[in-house]
Amino acid sequence: MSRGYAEPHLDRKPLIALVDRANRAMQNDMVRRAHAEGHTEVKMAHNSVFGTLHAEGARAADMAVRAGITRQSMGEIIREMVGLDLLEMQSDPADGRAKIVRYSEHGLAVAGDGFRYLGQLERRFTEEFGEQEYEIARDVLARLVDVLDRFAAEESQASSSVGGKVG
Amino acid sequence: MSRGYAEPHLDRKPLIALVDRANRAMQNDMVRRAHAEGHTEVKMAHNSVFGTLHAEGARAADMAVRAGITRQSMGEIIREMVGLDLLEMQSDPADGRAKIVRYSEHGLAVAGDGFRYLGQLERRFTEEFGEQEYEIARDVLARLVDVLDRFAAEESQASSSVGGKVG
DNA sequence: TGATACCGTAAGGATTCCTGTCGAAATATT
DNA sequence: AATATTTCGACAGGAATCCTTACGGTATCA
Repeated sequence: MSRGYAEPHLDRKPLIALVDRANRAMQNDMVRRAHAEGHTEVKMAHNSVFGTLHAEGARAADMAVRAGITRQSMGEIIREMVGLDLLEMQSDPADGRAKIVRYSEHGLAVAGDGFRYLGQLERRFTEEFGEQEYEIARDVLARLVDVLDRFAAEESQASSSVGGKVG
Repeated sequence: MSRGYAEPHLDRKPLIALVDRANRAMQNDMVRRAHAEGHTEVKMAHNSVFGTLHAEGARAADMAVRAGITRQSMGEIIREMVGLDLLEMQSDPADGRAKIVRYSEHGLAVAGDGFRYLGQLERRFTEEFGEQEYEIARDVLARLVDVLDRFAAEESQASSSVGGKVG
């Protein structure tokens, strides 16, 4: 950069724009697909559950951390999905505070359809980009989060409480 | 998958979860950084402007398409940023309907700081991941959007008007 | 055993983005 | 040339998503 100010967006699209754009496209595509398959009760926000809840069940607080949203937001989404018969909750026998979130039978079917579709997408992507490239992209995204979370942790340690997303 | 239903999230984290997580991390990091540099008027939503407006100026409608949001949403964000002295608008002499969006002097400074920070991040990423890997990840993200947009176009062509995000 | 931290939850609000619509201007159609 | 269609930015209203603050119950640690 030889100018006084780095000229915005002169060289190439900033990474954040690429990620944001891809995110919107995927969110919309997944919901569109779920609706097309008859699961019209599925909403955008449910993706942060489908993306963080495995078949064995999990705690809401852990899911919130994995999704990068607050415990309260995750709890609200989960309660809604329980009402839609997508999830079930039961108290954790090992921890009186916690509850275990699981897919209901119907929810497991919906999630199954969604993951099957993701599998198709993934195959299409690996054809289009090459398997190695696709894996590298996944790895970069995952490690990117680690780096940024490290930044956030360092900074919310320096000042009192600025960036806390987890509560 | 040898089971009746693909078990959700058994093999590995779905791509949509990775992208969504990375997106939240970056959005938060950029705003946090802008605030730390004294630009406390910068909001999350402004990222879709900083990511789609280059130094030469652009039309709101084009920026909306690039950001993947509606013309109306982009217009609202732009108007807000004009009020914050981050952007300026002038009617397009070549097209009576259109207006050209540009950075104000102050906005150019803010954007410059943001892009400089992005440059630092990028350098840190390329150190951490390797330059090739980083470039591959960028390429995959960009082409991923193309594929998904093609899907959306095909589907909103088949039915009457389901998925239109731009119109 | 008291202090501290963590669980899910509640309540209220800020933010972001959408749908539907409009008048004006450009473009396509006949 | 006259009309129809599309595209532009804007306005109005609202849906959806997520946050902040705060609470009672439970686990854990000093």
